[in-house]
Amino acid sequence: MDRFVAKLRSRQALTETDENLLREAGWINRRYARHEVIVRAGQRLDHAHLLLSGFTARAQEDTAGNRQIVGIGVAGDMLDVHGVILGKLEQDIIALSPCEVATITHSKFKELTRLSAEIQKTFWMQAAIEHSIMAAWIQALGSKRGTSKIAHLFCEMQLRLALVGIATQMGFPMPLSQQEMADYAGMTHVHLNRCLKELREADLVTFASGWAKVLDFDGLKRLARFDEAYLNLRLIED
Amino acid sequence: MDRFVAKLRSRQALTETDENLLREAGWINRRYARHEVIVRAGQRLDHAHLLLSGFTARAQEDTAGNRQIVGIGVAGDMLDVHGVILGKLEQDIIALSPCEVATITHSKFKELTRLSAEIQKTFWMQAAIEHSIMAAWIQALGSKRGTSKIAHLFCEMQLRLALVGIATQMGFPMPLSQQEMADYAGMTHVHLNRCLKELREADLVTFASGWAKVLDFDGLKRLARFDEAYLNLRLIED
DNA sequence: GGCGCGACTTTACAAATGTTAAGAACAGCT
DNA sequence: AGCTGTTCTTAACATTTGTAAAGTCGCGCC
Repeated sequence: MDRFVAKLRSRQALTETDENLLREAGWINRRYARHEVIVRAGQRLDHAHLLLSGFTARAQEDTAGNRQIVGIGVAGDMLDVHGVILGKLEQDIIALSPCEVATITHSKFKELTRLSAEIQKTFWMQAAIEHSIMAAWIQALGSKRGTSKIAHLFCEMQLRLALVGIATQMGFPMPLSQQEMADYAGMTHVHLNRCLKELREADLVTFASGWAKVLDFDGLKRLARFDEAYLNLRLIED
Repeated sequence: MDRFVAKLRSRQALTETDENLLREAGWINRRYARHEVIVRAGQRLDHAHLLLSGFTARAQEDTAGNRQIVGIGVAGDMLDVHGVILGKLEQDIIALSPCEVATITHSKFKELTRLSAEIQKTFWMQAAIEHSIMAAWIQALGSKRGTSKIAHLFCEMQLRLALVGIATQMGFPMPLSQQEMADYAGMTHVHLNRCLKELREADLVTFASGWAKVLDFDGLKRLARFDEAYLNLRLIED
């Protein structure tokens, strides 16, 4: 919970009253094991989910049953802001690692947004940033070839995880299998493996047994043609 | 304006009071020519934009200057809901055809959401559906090869344009050049042309001089492995 | 310590897509 | 109607990515 509040604070000033409102909102914590489904697509939703620790995937199946990961959630992310409006999600939310999740009822969620305009803004800012991340990923999928795409992914993870204090000098956890990473990058696991090898041999990144470390962030950014502005890492004035 | 209200009504019941609030909110209309920039990325925003007629692209450049289209707006779409929160957009919004746009100040926009919970919900529902569309497009870019991707695009356009009464028995306008379509689909215009040829020769779609017609919607859906649930075309209960 | 299973890696080959270039069709203008 | 620039179409060839298969590695379990 504190990590979440800290993350919010990094983008937007919150009053002490608001922070307390958030903390005391009656969150209920749950744990999920790797591969467990946290929210099922189409299922009627009456709770919102906040990821406290771990990694999640937002996965979507087409009519032939192929799974595509369309987004990755990290600690501090609200997993289903849009579910509050639509009453359901179009995608499954799946635990990629053991996860701690804090849930809150939609009615309590809506009450919070009614009580404080700042809190409401905070939630929708999460949605706006998720939108930016998806737009950047569409750009990556559409205009970058294999290795650059994966470089983009590492750049983004480095920054998103640093924001919540998870990425450090030692690198960061990245508990996706190569198959899962390939499902996100829209390539086969064979080709993903080729791309990882390239990054490794260029001394840009190490990635093994669920742990990643960026060795040369500038080089990685150059390869990915990466511009971090879309992550809105600084305070957002208004 | 009426088209917009009609579109909202198709997804959510609005009271007459709410409809009037919307209509009388002090919209200012503007016209843009093809290729004009409606909103520039990074620019400080104090108005929200509603597209009354025409087509827009949401385009993003990487650090090497390559343009990628990350979304397409059609009549009845709010173009920059997230701009109200962030005060700017991460992408340019560009007119793909002559466009009529209704603008409203952010402060008036926020006032509307304060006055009516239904109107607020309506705006955020737009954002939620845009999110679904982007997720579906990430899936298409990641897991469908050339021809299926383009088939997906035609399926989606057919349904989105039918919702606002633009797609009819006669087909629908689709004023993207092949280059622009390729920029959205993440392929070269040469390859896009190959894919269009395939769709044409399979008697699924005709597409020429800015006009498209779906000849065999079921066949197209099958090829694209398309499931329209994500567009939330029916009323959304709560 | 050996077994079994899943994840990672590599290879050879096939298919999809990009690159470059050129000609055809078309639209706007005079 | 003729000129001019853009968009569309096609071709030949290069590169990237997928497919199938097999070998390696690591790790939990007996």
